[in-house]
Amino acid sequence: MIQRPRGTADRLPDAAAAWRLVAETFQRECELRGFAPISTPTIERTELFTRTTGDATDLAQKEMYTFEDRGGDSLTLRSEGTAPVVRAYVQNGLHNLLQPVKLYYITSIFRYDRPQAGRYREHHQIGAEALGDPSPAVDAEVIDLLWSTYRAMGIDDLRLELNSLGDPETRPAYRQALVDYFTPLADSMDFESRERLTTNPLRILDSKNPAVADLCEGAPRSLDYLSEPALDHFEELKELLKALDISYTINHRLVRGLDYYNRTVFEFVPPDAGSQSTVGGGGRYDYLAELMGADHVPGVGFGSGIERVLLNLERCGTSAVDPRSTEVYVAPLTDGAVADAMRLTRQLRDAGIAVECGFRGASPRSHLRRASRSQARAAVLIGTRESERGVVAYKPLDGAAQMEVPRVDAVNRILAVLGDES
RNA sequence: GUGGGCGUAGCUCAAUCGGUUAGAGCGUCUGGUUGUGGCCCAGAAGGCUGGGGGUUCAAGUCCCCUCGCUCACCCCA
Repeated sequence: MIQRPRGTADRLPDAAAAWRLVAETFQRECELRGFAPISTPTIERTELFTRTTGDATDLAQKEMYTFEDRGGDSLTLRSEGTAPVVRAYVQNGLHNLLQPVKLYYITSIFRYDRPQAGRYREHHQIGAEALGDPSPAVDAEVIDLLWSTYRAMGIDDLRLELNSLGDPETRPAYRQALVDYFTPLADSMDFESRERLTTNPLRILDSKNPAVADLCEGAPRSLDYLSEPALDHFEELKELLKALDISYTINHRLVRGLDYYNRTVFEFVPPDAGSQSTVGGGGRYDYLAELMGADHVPGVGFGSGIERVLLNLERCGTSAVDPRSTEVYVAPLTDGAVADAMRLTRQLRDAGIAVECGFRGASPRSHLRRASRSQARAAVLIGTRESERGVVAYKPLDGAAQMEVPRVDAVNRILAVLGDES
């Protein structure tokens, strides 16, 4: 049997309610803030990701689903949410809209990685980006959106971690400070971290290797290397979060996995931080547009993994209820009644009632069993006895008395009865 | 890419020391007098025991390979 590709998942109907809860909650919070939906292609030119994400990142080095199409172009499945949205902003001239342009998306993300708990090769993210405004209030707006979304779903114990990476001008100095600090300690560091000494020293900070983690305690802090404007930006953001009653902790080791961030970076993590702890995270990326050859476009945004949100939903005991869908089950008792059963089904649906129809003549017992299991509120039986007398039998499934209604008037009568009950 | 654990029916699991025709519960379908659901009862369908090779009189069981799942590392959401 052909099986689904590794690291992918079939989402079966019983998961629908929870997914709908996440999507609808997020959409509502977005609409409350004037964020508009955007969607971008599943495939992008490979350079979009390689040039923005950073060469030394794992994402660019080994996690991209890249292929050559028949025309010889190198394309990559969306490995990240932000760069495509920034590309779309630039390509479609959205700088002509009122700034900042506030966008949100619900989309799939592809990364070639060994699957494990909370990690897939195809996963889904809710995400938002606010483009065209450098002020810290926009950072606060975006953080507030994600924080409020979690809260609205009953996830209220995530810790917001915050840091600032400063601007490109000050990055080299900080980077050098880290190199100076870690180089003498290289012997007690793991291979990966030693590699990063030359490729990406910032990333040493979020190593989970205990020995390296200890060394990081004394490492230089990016906040100490911020320029005056970047420091002001960070201070203002903290003030705004305070005003919004959003508590946070400063995490000096928070650097995020993508290179394009500057100034604000943040993550939401659960209290019992396991290995796949980050539920959502993001930051400011004022220079991302330039990396793809566009003019300067300041921006800030986040992505949050839906599968991980679901994990936390469960942990916090939030349960999503399926709305009962089928209201009426129409049961033909003979094969000869199927046509009229389907016609009545159509008429009821046209009147806005959710109806399921039994597809072949069968005993009342058989049909009523199915009707019960379909969660319908009532069954309509059509047999020879009914057809001969021009009626149908209407049977509420809550134990109330069965009644006969004229076939010609069936839709109106059923509408009336259903209306009375609800 | 590296390491650990696990693969028996759609699901959750049995199957003695290697020994007959691989079982159960749940679920599915059908039936339980004449045209009436849930509960209950009965019956049926459903298995290349993940796949391949080996050892053996005999393999679900032991060995090797492989594939898959899973957990962790790396990294991320």
